[in-house]
Amino acid sequence: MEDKPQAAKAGRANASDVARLAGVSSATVSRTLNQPEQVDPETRARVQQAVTKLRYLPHGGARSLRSHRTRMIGAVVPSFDYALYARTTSALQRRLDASGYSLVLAEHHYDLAAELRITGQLVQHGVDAFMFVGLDHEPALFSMLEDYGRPYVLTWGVDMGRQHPSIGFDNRRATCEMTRHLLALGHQRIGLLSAAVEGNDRARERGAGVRDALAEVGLELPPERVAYSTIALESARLAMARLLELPAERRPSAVVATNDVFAVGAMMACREAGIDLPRQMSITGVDNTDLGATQTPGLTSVSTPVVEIGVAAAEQLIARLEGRDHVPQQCLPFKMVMRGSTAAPG
Amino acid sequence: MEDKPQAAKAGRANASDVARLAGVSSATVSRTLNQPEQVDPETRARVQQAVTKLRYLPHGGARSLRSHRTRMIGAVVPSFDYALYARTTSALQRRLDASGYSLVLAEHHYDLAAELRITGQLVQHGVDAFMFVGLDHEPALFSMLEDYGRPYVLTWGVDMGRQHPSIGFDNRRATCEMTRHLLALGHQRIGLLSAAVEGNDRARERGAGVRDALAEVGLELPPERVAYSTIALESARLAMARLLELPAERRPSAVVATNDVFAVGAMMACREAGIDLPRQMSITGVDNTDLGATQTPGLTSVSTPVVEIGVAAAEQLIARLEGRDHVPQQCLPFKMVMRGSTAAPG
DNA sequence: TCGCTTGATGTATTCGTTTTCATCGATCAT
DNA sequence: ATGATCGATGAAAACGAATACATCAAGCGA
Repeated sequence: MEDKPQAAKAGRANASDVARLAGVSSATVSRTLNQPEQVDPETRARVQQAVTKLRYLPHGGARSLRSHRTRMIGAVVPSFDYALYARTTSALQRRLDASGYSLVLAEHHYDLAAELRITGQLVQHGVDAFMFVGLDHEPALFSMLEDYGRPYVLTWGVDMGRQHPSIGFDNRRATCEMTRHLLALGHQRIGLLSAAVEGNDRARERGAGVRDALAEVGLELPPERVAYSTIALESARLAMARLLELPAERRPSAVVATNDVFAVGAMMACREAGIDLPRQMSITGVDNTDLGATQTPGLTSVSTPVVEIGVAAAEQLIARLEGRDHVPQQCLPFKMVMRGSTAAPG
Repeated sequence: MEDKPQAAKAGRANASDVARLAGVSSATVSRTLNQPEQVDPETRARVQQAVTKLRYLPHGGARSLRSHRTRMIGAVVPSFDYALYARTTSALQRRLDASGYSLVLAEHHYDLAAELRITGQLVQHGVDAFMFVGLDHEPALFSMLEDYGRPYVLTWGVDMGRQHPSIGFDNRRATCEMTRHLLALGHQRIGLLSAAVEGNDRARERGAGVRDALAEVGLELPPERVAYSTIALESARLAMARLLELPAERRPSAVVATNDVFAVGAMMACREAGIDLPRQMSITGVDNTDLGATQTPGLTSVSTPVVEIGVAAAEQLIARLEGRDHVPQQCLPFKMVMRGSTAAPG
């Protein structure tokens, strides 16, 4: 109705503009937004009105400069392109959103130096706290987070040394139980399809689990029955093809893959080689993804607590930022999911 | 070797600390970091040394407050948990990283109001430019971006009206060609498995493509042969099961799904109902994901330019931020990928 | 040799919040 | 009635980097 003095003024309105329109000081505007209970309900309403009228969004930079907080939380994952991390970060984001935090996501392509660099950028931008995947990281990463006072939590593994807060499950036991299952079915020659273990504690632990189970019955895992792959179907297919080249009496009758992508790649290799699943070859994965579940035959896998990890990580970080107490180490349960890709050797 | 006067001083060093250590003013520190060519090589080296020694990271908030730029670019996607968006954003991030920008990723769970809210948070945090998925968005989203002077690009579709910059492919033609293929195989009763079309231009266009192809040969798509699903295997399986309940003479002999997840869900429903693929039912998808490609039989699908979209979006946004010229509308090619899930009706 | 340009650097202001401290009525116990 | 307390608000000083402007030495042509 009335005058719109600077309606033409493009760009953002600031707190003073809002204050002027509401007939208060900028301090009151700030309080209305941050500690509403400290301001008179009537004034508060007037300020709110001015805020919506001017479409005011506080300047995050100025805010973080002054208050040293941004309410942004960073998740630094190896890759966006793996369904598991996606589901964890999705759960994380929902939980954060519910508490008024926002998520910032970044990936490092399984390169720990890149992880350090990218995390540095996020620290610069004022990200308050971090979630990382795995226990293996550059020492400089931890010292930077320490220096800049940024809380963090490692996920997908449990740090037995209790050096760092972590939320995950027992990767080693997961593949160990899977291997026991194969042994119980009567398999003697078991192969391993793994990611490179350097800088990847999950892969290392999962490989160790296989060796544990074999050792329990006095067996070993000879190097020729281990193949390494990068996280892509095609790479896994090729790795499995190499295992299939072994002479029949040394070739594994079952293969434990350290994740579902590898396992499905292995299935592709078997189909190509005319090897019947599960009669001539049993295959198991880890993570219980849709990709594995929908194969023919369905992939036996380990269902990992992907959503729970995300939620627990969010809750721990929020608790720490808000000074509440929390459980620094959490080891969550996993579950074996048996499907048609495993059977007694033919 | 020598003294470390404030070694104990925790937290971040600021530009003045660096300046003091290097024996220059804070202005020179700033210049060294932002316009290195303007500062004497010798001084520059001394400053660089001080920067590394103090592990100095510029305060992004202060920087954005003063310069109105953060070198952060936001990608706002429907969901992290769909492989396609993951691959696009992954490509985007690599391209941005190469030009010194960092990516901030957020999801809105197919809720346009949430998208607006989340984008507002990112604008607050100073994100310089945005990539969105799809052409359908809240009008308030565009006016906010306009008000705050933030460039953006829409992806996965091409805005024919040229209202907004966009980079994508012709969704309508993709499913149209797929449907023509099914018609050519001899199918007469073709079904559609789609996402809800409200606020989802991709789903709308893809449905329209099916109708286009049918209209070309004088056929229609009766409502009973259309099923809607949310983007999850289980939901798609149920939707397909409903189509299968139709009496034999009205039941489709082929189903076009608007994405691979729906198509695989449909395959699950067929397996369950004992329907043989492709003899009794042909199924096609869109996106050509690993999930579809590894099914038995393999899923016939449309290979969409996922990586190219991400790269082109990054390049356009960078060009605009840096004042270079660019192509606002880009329609990229797609490719049909024929596999075993389609055949002539049995 | 003088004035002028050029290149390198310092000084001081600015960005928009949050927050401390001060102020000013009003309420309350004495 | 009076001093103390309290609740609501404003004034002003930070926060840390970028940048317009000032300064100063060196190099140059006349």
